[in-house]
Amino acid sequence: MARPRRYDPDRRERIVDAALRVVGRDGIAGLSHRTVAAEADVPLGSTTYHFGSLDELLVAALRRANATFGQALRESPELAGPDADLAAALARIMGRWLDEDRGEVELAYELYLAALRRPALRPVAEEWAGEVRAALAGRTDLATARGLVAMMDGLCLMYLLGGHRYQEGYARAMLARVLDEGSEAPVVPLSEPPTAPTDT
Amino acid sequence: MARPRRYDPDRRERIVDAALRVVGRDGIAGLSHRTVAAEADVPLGSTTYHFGSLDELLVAALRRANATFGQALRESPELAGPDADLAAALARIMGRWLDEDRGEVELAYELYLAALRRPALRPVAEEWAGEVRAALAGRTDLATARGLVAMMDGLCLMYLLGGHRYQEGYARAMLARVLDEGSEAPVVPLSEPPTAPTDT
Amino acid sequence: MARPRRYDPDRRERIVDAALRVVGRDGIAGLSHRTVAAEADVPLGSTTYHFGSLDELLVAALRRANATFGQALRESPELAGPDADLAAALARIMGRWLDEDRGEVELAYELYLAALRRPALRPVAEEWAGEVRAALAGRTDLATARGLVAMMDGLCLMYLLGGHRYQEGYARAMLARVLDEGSEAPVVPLSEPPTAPTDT
Amino acid sequence: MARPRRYDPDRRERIVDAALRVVGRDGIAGLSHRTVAAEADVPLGSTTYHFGSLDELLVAALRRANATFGQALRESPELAGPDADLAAALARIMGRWLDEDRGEVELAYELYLAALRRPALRPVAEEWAGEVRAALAGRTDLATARGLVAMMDGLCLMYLLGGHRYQEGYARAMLARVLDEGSEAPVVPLSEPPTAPTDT
DNA sequence: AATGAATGAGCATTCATTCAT
DNA sequence: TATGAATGAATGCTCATTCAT
Repeated sequence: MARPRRYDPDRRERIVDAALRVVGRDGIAGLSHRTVAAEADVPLGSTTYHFGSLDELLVAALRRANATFGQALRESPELAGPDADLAAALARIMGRWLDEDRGEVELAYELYLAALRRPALRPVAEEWAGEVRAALAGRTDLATARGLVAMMDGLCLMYLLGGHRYQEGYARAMLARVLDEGSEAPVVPLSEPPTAPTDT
Repeated sequence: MARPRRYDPDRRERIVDAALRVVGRDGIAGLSHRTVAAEADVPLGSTTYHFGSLDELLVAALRRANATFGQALRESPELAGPDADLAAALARIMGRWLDEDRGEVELAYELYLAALRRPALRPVAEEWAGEVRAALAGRTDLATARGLVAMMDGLCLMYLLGGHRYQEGYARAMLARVLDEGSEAPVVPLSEPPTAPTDT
Repeated sequence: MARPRRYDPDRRERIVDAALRVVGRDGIAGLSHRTVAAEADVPLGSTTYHFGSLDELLVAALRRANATFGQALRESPELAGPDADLAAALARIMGRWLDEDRGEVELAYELYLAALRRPALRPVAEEWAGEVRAALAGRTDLATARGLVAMMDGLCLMYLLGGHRYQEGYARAMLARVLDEGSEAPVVPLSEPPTAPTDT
Repeated sequence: MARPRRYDPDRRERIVDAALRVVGRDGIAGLSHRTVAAEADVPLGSTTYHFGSLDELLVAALRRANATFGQALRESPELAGPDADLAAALARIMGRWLDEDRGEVELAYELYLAALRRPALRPVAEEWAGEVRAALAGRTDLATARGLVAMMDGLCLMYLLGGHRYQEGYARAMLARVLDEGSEAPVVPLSEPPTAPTDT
């Protein structure tokens, strides 16, 4: 309504914010130049001016979401103590996450979905897993860290899709099994994936 | 091309087949009445006649895919021997699957993730997990079976999205950890999820 | 659901009833073979079998509505006494009608609308006005009866469309003016309109 | 035909004009994005760009029609003289209107009646009645003005729907009765209806 | 006599993108 | 630089009617 806003720095940022809100509310399928322009209260042309394509805008939005989440994860109190029970800590974090920010979790896994078919999003999805691994750095070896990420992803999907309530005890038990290096040694020391160039 | 086909039983089946091909090729986002009508070589109106909505058609197609996959899994030779090494068997099956039918795997996980936003797909996604659990029935307890499914899902996503090659040894090791009941007992005996009525 | 109903007399009647319900609920625009078939719980083909076209079905439904309303009008207690105050009686009937059967009133005037553009409905609309005139027969001359009908139509539209509450006193006053033959004699004794052949 | 017309001011106006022609010719039911685009010789997308919905376009078109008619009414010579015979003047205007612009009259009443089911049209219908009342302002009290409008509406519908020729003498007589305040005083001084905000 | 299948036309609407200003 | 207008393709879906059974 307050239309005449010709000089507007951080308009770009506001568009990204709006895109994130739209995607969180309606899913990636709900993102369009129109919806984001309306949400950001900017003219339609402004979105195409600042972002060459929808994918470009989506990548920017998801990257911002990743950063926010990664920071929250790294700063979570459960991971602070150096000798914390890692399985218990992750199980508690997952529980809080599923409980409090379900929309955010859905967004994260919807990103996974989109990345399956849209190569431009692959690097962002990869960064996502990287955030988690980074938070585990030093607490366990890389192979185990990957296993933990896989288990967390699998459990999250199970809880997001099934009708169950989250059961922290169960999650802790499963993560603990993955952590138990004695049972079977990690056979292959995985190298980091080839980080593709990120934009478009 | 062969247009004058007024009498055509199993037209419905042919539409489902075509939908499955379209989704396998272009993803769920590529499915539309028009694309499926073209693929099945039927008039547009025919697809809307047989399926009241796209979701209905999609569910039918995915249900078919589930059944096919479930059968293949249950009949896979690796799971035949009663005392087989379960971790190794699953790792091999995953490998073969990722190698030979990558499109099918992508489809499966796209279904998983699409169900996040489209409630109509939830029951189908749930059936999907059920197929895997059914294949593991009797080989391990339910809690562990769920853990295995979660780990397999997580690993598949990792391989589908990242740039890695599949490493069977690594997968076997991680699955073996999940199987190692000694490390930590399954705390919560999970009940079956509320299985929604299946046919729409 | 109770599908196998091959022998079903008065199916035709049930279809007409269903059509009337549909039109009353969703308007004439909401009437289609599909909606009426669903409402009547009969197969789609049944509606086209019993009625050659939608117009034919619509005419049958509206004719039934007319008859019902006409009977109610003729039997209304306000018109029973031979020396009743006609203006007051009509005003009260209108009020009750607008109050209790607003849907029915809307239906009646929607018929007017449709008849403007669909000649097949003209005779039915004419019958409608005829019902009212018949109820007034003997109470006043034909010219005045027509004037009363016109005033009632105009007032009904005013109340249906405007935001006003119905004001019986005002309606009575206006109808009384129309009845006051002293003020200006009806100049032209109107003949009955040429009743067109009714079907199609 | 003259396709390459990228710069085209008053495109919006031309679309409204075309819509009015379409509605006048085929009725409100005949209005669609396609018909109006064809009539205006603009691409289909142009109509949806300028008007968010068909209702919005319809309202714009009808509003234009209202304004045109209101002006004609206010400027009609029959109403010019301050002490003119109001009943005779209105009867003559009605006659001319029904004779010369039958399409326009049909449109006006189709609007009235369409508003029954489409709330978006209600304010426009209300404005329509307001135009007539405005033309009578100062010539009679408000209650009588409303009665005149009701009678005119009822008579118009009668003539539009029935097979009669318009009979000016009869109309004059009936309107004169409504005007005859002596017969029964207007009981209720009607307030103006809640005039909805007009521009969408 | 009755009906499910079929169909081609049509519908409102959304869309990413281009372009003239 | 910024943006409203423009556009052609595509979307899901409804429809009256026809037709083979």
